[in-house]
Amino acid sequence: MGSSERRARERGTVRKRILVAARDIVYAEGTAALTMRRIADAIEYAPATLYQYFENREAIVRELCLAGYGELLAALRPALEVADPFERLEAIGRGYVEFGLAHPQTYRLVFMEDPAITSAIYGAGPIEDETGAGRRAFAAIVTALEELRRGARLAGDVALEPLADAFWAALHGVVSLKLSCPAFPATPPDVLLETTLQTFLRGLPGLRPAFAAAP
Amino acid sequence: MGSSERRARERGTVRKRILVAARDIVYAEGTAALTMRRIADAIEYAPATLYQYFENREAIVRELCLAGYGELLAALRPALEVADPFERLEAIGRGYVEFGLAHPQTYRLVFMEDPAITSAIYGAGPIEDETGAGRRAFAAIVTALEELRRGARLAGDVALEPLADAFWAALHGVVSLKLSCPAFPATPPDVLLETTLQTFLRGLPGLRPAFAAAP
DNA sequence: GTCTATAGGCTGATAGAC
DNA sequence: GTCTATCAGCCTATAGAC
Repeated sequence: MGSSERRARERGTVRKRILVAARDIVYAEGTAALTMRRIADAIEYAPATLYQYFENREAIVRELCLAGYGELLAALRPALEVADPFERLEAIGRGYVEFGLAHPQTYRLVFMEDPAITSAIYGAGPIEDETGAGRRAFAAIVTALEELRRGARLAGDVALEPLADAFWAALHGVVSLKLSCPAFPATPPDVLLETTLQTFLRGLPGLRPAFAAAP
Repeated sequence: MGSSERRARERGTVRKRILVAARDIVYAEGTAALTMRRIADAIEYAPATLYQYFENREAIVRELCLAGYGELLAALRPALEVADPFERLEAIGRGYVEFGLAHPQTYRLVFMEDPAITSAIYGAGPIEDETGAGRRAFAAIVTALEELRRGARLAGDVALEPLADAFWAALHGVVSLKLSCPAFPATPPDVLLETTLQTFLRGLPGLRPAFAAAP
């Protein structure tokens, strides 16, 4: 077994090297620049060898995507431990947007590239599964809203899941718009983030609602 | 001149046919599927001929992108004419999201594909320019907010542009998340839209703010 | 203006030697 | 396991005949 163990370890090592090289390319130049040849060049192997470790290019992308999602979850972990649910929502929002802007290519890969892969993160597996990772993060938002409601700080009759979805969508909007349209007007990212958070959570500042609208 | 006129008309016609064929391909299969060969096939011309009408593939994409943006602006026109500024914001939000979900490939092309092109829409040109189209739409949101403020329905000391940016980002988030992640949990598009609008504009329903948070 | 033909490049993936 | 060699395909863009 000495030798088969060693083989297994090396196999794992090469596999890892492939993934690291692939990730570096995606970080630097985006998913479109990721080709089998370039990965092979980077690790000084022949292109054909990669197929010993991955079925095809897509299998590599899929694995990178899942790893990227794991990084996002890890980045959010401190936020999930904030005690007060309202502050927790703010912390999740900040953590999410900061991660997206700090790792644009990772964010693109995970959320903006291939709908099939992005959807797979929300796959049908149980919530503890790797494939349930997306739903697990989502559940944390719902939980925070639930705690708000239990504390009677939120209307009791409101549906929480659409609210959590909308919260997530707003955060995704901030990140993806900044990534897709760097020239997006004036507002610097941190101001945009805070404005989104405060407006979303508290509404337009000082708004007097629609009853004043009648002519 | 009869003949040069006719030539000019035909040239315009072929140009148009190229754009229509290109748009159809993008609609059906996305920008990645758009190749010179496929356009040529569709209009039954040789690939080389396309280069008489467009400098290269990118020029075609750029033109499609601008046209797509024009379609979005046209779709928003009715919303811009709503008298009450608060209701106008709601109408803009609904028009925007409905357009994005109804024309996913167009929306992808305009806002999610090539940052260079998307940014070009926000280009440095004057606001009346084609290149200022993006800013023109954005200005409509700012105007609505200004009217709200003038009517003392919004706090007087708040910066409007970050607010307008955040509003747009939230709308973009709804559309792009639905496009990138069709499996995005439960909430159907129209509920997500309304939840986003109402939460963004009015804040979390029944929220009692942070003072209640102290242990 | 439109064509044929082609240059010159890239890609993913496989067969078979070692 | 790793290699070389290669298949089979795609792409943009251009030269030059008609």
